Amino acid sequence: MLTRNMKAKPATPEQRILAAIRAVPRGQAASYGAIARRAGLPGRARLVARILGQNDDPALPWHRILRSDGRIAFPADSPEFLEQSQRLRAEGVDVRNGRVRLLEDEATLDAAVWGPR
DNA sequence: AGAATGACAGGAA
DNA sequence: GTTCCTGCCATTC
Repeated sequence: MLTRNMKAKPATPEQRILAAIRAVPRGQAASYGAIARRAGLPGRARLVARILGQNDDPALPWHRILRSDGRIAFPADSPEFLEQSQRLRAEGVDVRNGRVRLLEDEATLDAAVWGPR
């Protein structure tokens, strides 16, 4: 009911990014750039990275976010790298050489974020 | 205010 | 298919 205050945008950029991340279906992966884009913040891929780094919510599927080339963003020798590949495999994602197959069909992620039509 | 840094992206070599 | 280099954004020195 549009009382006072029509800010109509209760979600801060951070909120929208977190929402976009949570919207990535289990067993699938998306790039930082794709998340930023889906959150309505094109060009803010690095912001997505920053948010993830500060995030403390254990329920956030951070492991589903990778670089645009499908490569895990952590150094191959870091514990985080291992953790991420392990989590991805646990969801049935084929992790070959620190790299996965991300969604080629952006519409799928769109649907997950904006809702199926 | 200028320089350096980082869970990035995209095009060139 | 890979590696390198440049561009971008936001934050911290």
